[in-house]
Amino acid sequence: MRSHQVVLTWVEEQLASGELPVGSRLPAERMLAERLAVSRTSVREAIRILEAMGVVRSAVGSGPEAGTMVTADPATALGSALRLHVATSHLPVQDIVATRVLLETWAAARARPGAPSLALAAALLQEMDELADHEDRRDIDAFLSLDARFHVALAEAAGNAVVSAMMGSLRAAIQDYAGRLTANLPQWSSTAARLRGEHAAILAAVNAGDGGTAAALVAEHIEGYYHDAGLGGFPSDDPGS
Amino acid sequence: MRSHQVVLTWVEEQLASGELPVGSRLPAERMLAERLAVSRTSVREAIRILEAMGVVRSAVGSGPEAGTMVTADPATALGSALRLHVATSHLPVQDIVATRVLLETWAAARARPGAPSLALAAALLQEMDELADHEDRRDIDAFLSLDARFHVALAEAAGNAVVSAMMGSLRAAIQDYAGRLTANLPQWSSTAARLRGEHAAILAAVNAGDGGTAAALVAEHIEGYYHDAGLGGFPSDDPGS
DNA sequence: TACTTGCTGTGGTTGGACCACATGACTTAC
DNA sequence: GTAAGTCATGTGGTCCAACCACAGCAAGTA
Repeated sequence: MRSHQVVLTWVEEQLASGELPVGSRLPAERMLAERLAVSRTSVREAIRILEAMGVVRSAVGSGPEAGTMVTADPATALGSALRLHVATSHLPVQDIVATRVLLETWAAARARPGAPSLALAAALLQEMDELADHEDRRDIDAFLSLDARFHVALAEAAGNAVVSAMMGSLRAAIQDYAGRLTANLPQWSSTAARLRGEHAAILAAVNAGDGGTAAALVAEHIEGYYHDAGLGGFPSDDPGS
Repeated sequence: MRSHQVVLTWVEEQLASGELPVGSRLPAERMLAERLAVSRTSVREAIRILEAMGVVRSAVGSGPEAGTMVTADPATALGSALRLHVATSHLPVQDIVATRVLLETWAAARARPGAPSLALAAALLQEMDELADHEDRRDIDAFLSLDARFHVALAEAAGNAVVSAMMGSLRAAIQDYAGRLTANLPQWSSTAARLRGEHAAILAAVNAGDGGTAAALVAEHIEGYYHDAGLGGFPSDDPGS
């Protein structure tokens, strides 16, 4: 077993046994190295991995906020992994879109009207309204960033941590392909106007507790953008049976 | 920007531009350190992260198989991240089961009868047949390992790389909870017999091109095991609308 | 009381050294 | 000429010692 894996194993055991709860602090790197009889270098390699996984967060300095703390951020972890694999072109955009539709329709159908993330979603829509008339690159990117966050917030309302994490991991990839596809759109402002209308309708349906309608609207919304950009014809996504 | 992030950024750019295709070799750690003007330690931290993400694979020695090669293994990446977060108890088993049902019913409905992974699935079922009569811990674990792999192979038959990666990432978690739940089962051998029958029926439906039936059988199969272990009543998973 | 100063402990980074390993070229013995 | 053994080379794996930047805290000072 490689040296840094000793550290990973130890941390995982501590996490599983509850001796290292979320919010607590890991021993200092030098102490951990001594306790596990490995070099500080190996401890640091393990911490880097845990950091990339969204399990810990490191901060320099002293005091209660410094050191390496246990966090719980599955989304960023999966997100960077996914982003890297998209970079290798082994994860086609078409598959990302299909997966979005799958996850988001499911979530929309099960979103709980009172969920806190819906308030966030509403706030994001308001911010998008203020950006809708702008055509320059910067504002378009800002709009799409809010758009992606809206969809993640919507998915979170279903209350499934795993689905939320997966949607969060798709956020960067979604924002990326959405941005690249704007080049294919005839006119951004008209598309933006349509998107805003669809967003409002989706949120309204969810708030009204009409999951079926919300799911259908979400599917239309996502596929509509993809088709408008001239990339139609991905596998059907009607629910099985 | 921290030193190892310089390396990560560089690698990601090379991946995105195609100058570092899957299967190629990264420059040696010492050379990369010199080229990017960082220490070898920082290069190694970045490579550790990429390795954990399933983007590269390191091997010692010399020759064409040695060095750090670019791979494409999204599943293990997401898998270890997921496993760690399950360890922190921030990803409830119930949510994993619900997500499984979501992904697997979708995949079963869209599985292509001729897909190569279905042959693997069939082979796995045969192996499981040989283990079905054994009651000892070792063989039960082996059975469950094959079981999890069967489900991943089945999901791959849908041909969506993102869904396949997500199912692959769930494999370790699935195997883990399935193993822990065996303690709640009245008699393993009868459960194993039922599971084997259901597996065969699912595979037959998929091979016959009957996606709707396959999806329904998969949902029953997964939820049945969960319920048998005395953990019933997770949110309904009938498709929206 | 309020400010300044320095101490302490944290992660961040570096260079160097050595090890284990796998390969391939070279040397040697037959 | 062939076969076996040997060594050089280059790779990642590990460790160490040192230094830096940073944030907080405590002691000293006005």
